[in-house]
Amino acid sequence: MTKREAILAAATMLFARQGYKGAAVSEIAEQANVAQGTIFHHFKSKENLLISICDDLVQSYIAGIREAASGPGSGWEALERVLKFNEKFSSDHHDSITVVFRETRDLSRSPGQINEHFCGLVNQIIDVKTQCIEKGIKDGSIRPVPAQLTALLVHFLLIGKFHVETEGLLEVPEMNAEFLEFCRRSLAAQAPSAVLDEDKCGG
Amino acid sequence: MTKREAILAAATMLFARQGYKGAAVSEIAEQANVAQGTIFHHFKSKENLLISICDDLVQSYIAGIREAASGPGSGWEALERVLKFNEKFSSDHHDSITVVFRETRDLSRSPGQINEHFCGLVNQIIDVKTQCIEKGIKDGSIRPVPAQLTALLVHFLLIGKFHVETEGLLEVPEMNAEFLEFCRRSLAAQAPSAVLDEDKCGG
Amino acid sequence: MTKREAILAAATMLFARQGYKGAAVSEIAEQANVAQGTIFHHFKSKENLLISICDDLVQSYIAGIREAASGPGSGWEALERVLKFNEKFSSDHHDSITVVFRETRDLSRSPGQINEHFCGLVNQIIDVKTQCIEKGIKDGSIRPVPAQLTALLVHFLLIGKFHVETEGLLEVPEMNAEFLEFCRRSLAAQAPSAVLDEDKCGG
Amino acid sequence: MTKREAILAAATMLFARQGYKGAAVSEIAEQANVAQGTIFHHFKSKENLLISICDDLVQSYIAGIREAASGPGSGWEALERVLKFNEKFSSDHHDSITVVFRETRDLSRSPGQINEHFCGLVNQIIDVKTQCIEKGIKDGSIRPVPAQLTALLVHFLLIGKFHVETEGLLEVPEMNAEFLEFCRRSLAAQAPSAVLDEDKCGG
DNA sequence: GATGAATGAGTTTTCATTCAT
DNA sequence: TATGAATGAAAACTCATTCAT
Repeated sequence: MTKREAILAAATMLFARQGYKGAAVSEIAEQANVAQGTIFHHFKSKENLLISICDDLVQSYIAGIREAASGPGSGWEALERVLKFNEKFSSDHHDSITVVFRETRDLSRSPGQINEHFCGLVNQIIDVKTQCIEKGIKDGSIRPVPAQLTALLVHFLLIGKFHVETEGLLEVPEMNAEFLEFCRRSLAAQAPSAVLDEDKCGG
Repeated sequence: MTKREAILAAATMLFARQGYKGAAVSEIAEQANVAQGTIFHHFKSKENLLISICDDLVQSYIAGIREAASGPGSGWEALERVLKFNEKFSSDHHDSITVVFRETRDLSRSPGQINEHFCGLVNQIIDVKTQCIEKGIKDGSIRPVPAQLTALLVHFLLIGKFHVETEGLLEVPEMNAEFLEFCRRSLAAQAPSAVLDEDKCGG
Repeated sequence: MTKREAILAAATMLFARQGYKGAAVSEIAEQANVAQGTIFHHFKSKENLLISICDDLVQSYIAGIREAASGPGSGWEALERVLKFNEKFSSDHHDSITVVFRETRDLSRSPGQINEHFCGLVNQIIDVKTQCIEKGIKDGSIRPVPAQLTALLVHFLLIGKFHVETEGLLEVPEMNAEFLEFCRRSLAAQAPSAVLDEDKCGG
Repeated sequence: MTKREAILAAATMLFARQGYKGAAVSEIAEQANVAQGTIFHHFKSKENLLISICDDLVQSYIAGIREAASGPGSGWEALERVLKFNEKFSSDHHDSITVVFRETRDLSRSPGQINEHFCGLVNQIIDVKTQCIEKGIKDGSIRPVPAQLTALLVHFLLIGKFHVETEGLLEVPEMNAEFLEFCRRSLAAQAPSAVLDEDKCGG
């Protein structure tokens, strides 16, 4: 592990636990086993360090859901893969994601490009989900819902879940199956229960 | 407006915009048109000021959803009222809610009682929703789903929506109708969506 | 002596001896017997402290030469009073003047108003001298020289003397009489020696 | 241009603009297109770099006025050549001279030899001027003035002019002729000014 | 000779809090 | 109740210098 990587790791952990403002650069340096100056040698400022962490994570998330969305099968199946990828990604990058969620608000206030940069990335995330839903509507695997609004709603679910989980006020049990089922009932055209419904009105 | 109220209002606004750590007591004093010392007269410390804001808000939220949940009609109707109350509450207390969401994480780390206090409050919120769903399952207005997990999922949706809206990275359009519909399709038994389904197959 | 005055005195002494950059705020605080924070309570920044010192001094210098220039008698006598005032002022405010001369260059680079502010003050100083010379030319006490350029030359002499004296590389003996004589020979129309000259060509 | 020269050039420019303390070694390195380490290879320390600049300049100045002073003609003519050389030297070495003037004060405080070294150099400068004046008094081209004090006064004029010009607070017009004339009126015996006087009275 | 990563002491500045009035 | 001057610990950041390559 290079010093640069050690710094990123230490900062990620401390930002996640104590927040950006709550984690002193001196703490990060100590945790990473480097001198304070070394941090400013690699990242010109504390804020830059935060941006690096956020940027790295968002980029890799986007790459991941792109790949998940682009696989074979129906639109609903693509969306399911995206949701499952999301779950795995969450547990693999727990700290970095916490950082991004905690500090996005301050990042979005900072001047100029950074704000726009992150806006662009988040919009890409919504776009991928929207495309899955549109595809699903076309191929009949998803009900005829407003695609973009629905993508937003799914996004809310994911964001909300993560916030609640990392907040630490509520004990959140394992619930992936139920999570998927909740979405499926609302979105999928031919869910098991829908089959029963159709049976009932018997075409 | 008393000085105490002016301080609370100023602090709420500044904590929402700049975060708890990012808002200096001197700024709050200036914004509230009082001397710094006055703040420490009314609230013993800066943290106390934050706790006041959070506590006031959470208490009034709980009272609100309790009332919404306790009205007449089916469980689904009660849940619908809770969701609508939530929407109105969100727009009425935008800044205070932002504060609570931004700072919950740090409150939950602070020692002893505060943590437990807020845990208790949040659990009450989940409980109200769970009870609506249980009631709905009994009276047939809601599908037979695991009540508590489903209450959590609805909670995720609400939390996620608020986070995304206040983050400022994504333009969130008005979508209350779609929000309700999304939940209804997933939760409500037969009736509304079934009607549509019946229309389709019964043409 | 108020704390504010103690800070100004300590800063003046240290800026004079070690330069603006060379004098740490912590040193100033120690010397003034106040806490570091107190300095930032009274002057918002270190630079502000410097500006206060410079401004106070330049203002009082301008008031002084204005008074000296406005007395009775010929233009040359007014100029002589200005030069004598200058001498006294130099020894009375040795440290502050050193600060102004050492740091003017950086002040003149700082943005916006400060630069223009000090430009205005220095121009006023030149103006007073120019007016003395113009008056002297009119009343016949000073030779017909270009008034403004000559004011500048006298200014150079004063500035140069002060720089050399405070630099500490050269031992500068008491030389006020010679200083005045040097100017008088160059400027005064009816200097003793000029009288002799005129006698010589005896109309 | 060797790397050593590039470093000297960059340092001279930056020291002149920002002062010795205000110019970081990293800035100099960047400006000179070398690595930071290279600077410490050629000059053992930052202070050494400053001393190099100052020393080079002062040496070449002394050589220049020595040559100017040693030419043929009267003492006044020698002094005139010295003043003219000074003028040309000022415009040729604007930045280095600014550095010397800005930082002399700190050099003169630094311990031991450096102080004495520069004292010696400056005294040599005064000596050359004194010798011109002494020679002029002997050969009748300069009035019978106290030679050393007068040399100092001429020195003040030169130093003052350069400080005011480089300070940037005052617009200094071209004024070489007037500068010489100012000195001539004060110092030169009879001749030129006497001619004018004679013209006037002898009309 | 040349490099640039690494250092840690030192700098200015911020800020919650106290307390005499 | 209200004030605001005073504090000092802690923060982010700078920078001359060293040294392994």
